[in-house]
Amino acid sequence: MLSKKAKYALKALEYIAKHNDEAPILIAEISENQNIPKKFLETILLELRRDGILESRKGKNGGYLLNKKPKDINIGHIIRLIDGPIALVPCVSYKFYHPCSECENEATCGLRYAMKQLREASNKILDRFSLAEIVRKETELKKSRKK
Amino acid sequence: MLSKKAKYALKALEYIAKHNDEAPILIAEISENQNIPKKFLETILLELRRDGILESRKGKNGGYLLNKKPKDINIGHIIRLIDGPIALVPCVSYKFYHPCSECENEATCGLRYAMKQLREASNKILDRFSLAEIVRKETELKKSRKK
DNA sequence: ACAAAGTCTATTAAATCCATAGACTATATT
DNA sequence: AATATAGTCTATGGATTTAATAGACTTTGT
Repeated sequence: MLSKKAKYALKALEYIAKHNDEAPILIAEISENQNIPKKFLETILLELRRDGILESRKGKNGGYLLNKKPKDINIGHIIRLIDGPIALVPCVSYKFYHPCSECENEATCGLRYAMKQLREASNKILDRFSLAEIVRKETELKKSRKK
Repeated sequence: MLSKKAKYALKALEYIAKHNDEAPILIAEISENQNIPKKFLETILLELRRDGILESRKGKNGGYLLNKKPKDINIGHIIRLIDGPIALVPCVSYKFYHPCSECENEATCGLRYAMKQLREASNKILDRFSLAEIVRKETELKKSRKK
C-alpha cells in the first residue's frame, strides 16, 4: 500500500496541477482543501521541490508552483520518490536494485522471474499516468457522471 | 516490497513443493536449507496451515506437507495472506476493500482510476503464477543455464 | 519595519516488523 | 508406560518506520 505521505504528495500535486495557471499556491490552502496536516505537508512539498518537481517562492505572494509540465510528471516517479521501490523484491528493481540476501542464484530463481513479470507490467501501467492524465481522467469521469 | 515474512513463506512453500512426494518435511530442515530463523518459520507455517495451504503432522515422523496441488497454490494468495493487499490504495482492493478516508468521491477520483488499472494488471500477472509454475520455471532456468 | 510565507532540524508517539522464549500437546517407538 | 520427537500456541521484546508536530530561521513584498 501507499504510505499516507505518498498519497498526500499525489493529492497535493493534483491540486497544484489543477490551479497551476494562477499565482503560487499556499501550503495552508492545499492543507485545508485536501485535508492534509499542514506541518506534514510542508515536509512533503519540500521533498518534491528538492526533487525538482515543484518550485517555491518565499515571502508575501509566495507558495508553490509546478516546475514541470503536468504531462511530464509521472506518478510512478512520485511514488518511488516518497515510498521507494514499486517492485516487490529488491533483486528486480531498476532504481533500487539490491540482491536478495537469502537467494543463492538470482539468474535461476523462479520467484524472481515472477516478480520481474509483475514489475514490468506495473511499470507499463505507471508509465501511462502523468499528472496531466490523472487530472484529465478525473474531469472526464465527472462529466460522464453528470449526464 | 514484500516483508521478510512473506518471502520466507514463499521460499518455504517452494521448498516443500519440491520435496512433496516424500515424507513430511521438518521445520528444522526448511529453516536450515532456506536460511530462515526457525522460530519465526514456525509461526509462518502455522499461518499457512490455518489457511489450509499446508497440512501438518505432530510427533515422530511429523512435519509439513502441502494440502493442495502446487498448481492450485497461487503466489498472489500467499502474498495477500501474509502481507495484505497488493493494490496500492484500499479503495481498489477486492479482498481488503476499504474507502480512502480522504477522498470525497470515489467514482470520479483520477488517482483511483490509475491505481485500479495497476491493480488489474498486477492481478493478471499474479494469477499466472502458482507454486507449480514457479518450480517449473526454476528448473527450466537451471537447465538453460547449464547448456 | 513588519507581516507573510517557505525552510530546516529535531523530536515524539504509535504502529509494524522481525525475532525469540517457553510452556504445552500429540504421536511413534521401545 | 516412558521417552524422544515434532508441531502448537501465546506472549513479549527490540528495532525500525511512519505520521505528525514543534520551534527557531530565512526570504520577500509593501
